[in-house]
Amino acid sequence: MKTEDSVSVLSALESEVVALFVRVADLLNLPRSVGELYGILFMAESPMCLDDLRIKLNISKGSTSQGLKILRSFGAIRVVYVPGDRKDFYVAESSLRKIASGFANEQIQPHLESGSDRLERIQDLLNEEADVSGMLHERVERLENWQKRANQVLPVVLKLIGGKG
Amino acid sequence: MKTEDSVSVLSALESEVVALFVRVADLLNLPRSVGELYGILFMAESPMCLDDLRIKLNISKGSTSQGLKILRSFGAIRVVYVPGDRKDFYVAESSLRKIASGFANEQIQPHLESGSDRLERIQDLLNEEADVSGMLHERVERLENWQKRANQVLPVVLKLIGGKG
DNA sequence: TAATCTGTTCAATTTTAATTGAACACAATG
DNA sequence: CATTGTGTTCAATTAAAATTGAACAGATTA
Repeated sequence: MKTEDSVSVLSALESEVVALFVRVADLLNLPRSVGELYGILFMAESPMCLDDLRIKLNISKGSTSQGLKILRSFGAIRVVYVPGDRKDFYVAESSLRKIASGFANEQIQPHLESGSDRLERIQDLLNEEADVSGMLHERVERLENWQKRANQVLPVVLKLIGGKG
Repeated sequence: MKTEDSVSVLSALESEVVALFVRVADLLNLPRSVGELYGILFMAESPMCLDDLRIKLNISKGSTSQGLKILRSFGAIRVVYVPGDRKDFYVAESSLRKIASGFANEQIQPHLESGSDRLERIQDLLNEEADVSGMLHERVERLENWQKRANQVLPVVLKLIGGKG
């Protein structure tokens, strides 16, 4: 069967919701297409496949595939198996707790960890050097303090966000 | 007196700290130059002026001016008055509480507000339309719930981060 | 096995964001 | 008032990121 690349028309409602999630994506350093895809899935009445989304948003297959991969990577969407169809169908995950913790684990945690590594390296440099002023020692100590606090924030945010569902 | 654009050499320690803040800047959606500037000021033994920073980092005057403007905008740096010198001198603000709340107010809050506006528009659209499924009503309700939680997070994060100083 | 369907990958392209550098504004100085 | 010092602005440029589209891989079907 030939795929129909029919003209895409988003309802005013869909457009607004998509625009909202595009904004969020931007805030989270994610590509625009990720926000668009999630916005459509969030308002979808039923599971959608890659081609449904590609056509609806009028974006390329590559972008769609990449965007869905990112959304899957932190659990913002789920794959739904539709019997008798070879395609993968997707629905938006509706638990903010799951999305937020997925995002935290996949997108934030690695940064915090590489930050810790770098901070260790900084400590080493500080100890190697002989003539380091007390002021610099203080600064690096402060850096460690900040790092410690940053590490404390994430779990609390997740607990706060994930209250009920 | 002629300005000397001497060759910039960052110590290994400075380089590492700058690299750390460049990473943070990237995480926060700020230009690289902002991370570089803050990194240098954070480790500086004494207040520095625009030209000091420009030369040390080997970046343009425009970039330096822009970067300092951004850092000032959320209170990550302070202007220090040096008597007898016409230049502006800067030091890194050392209170994480102040920096975080400045950042929250200047960079995050506006997004949350425009999000609220858009959500109101979405509600209006939902009410205008006659044949909207119950499912869509639920989705928009969930959106409002998410927004509400997002608004609750910020103050808690600030309180948590700003513990002592 | 060939033909088709589905999704992924990645080099080339397009788009977006950051940086540069020269022109400018303003203040202070001679 | 002309000159110098300081910092800002913004159009042009450069650099970085996202998107495209065609080639590809694997899975299914005939």
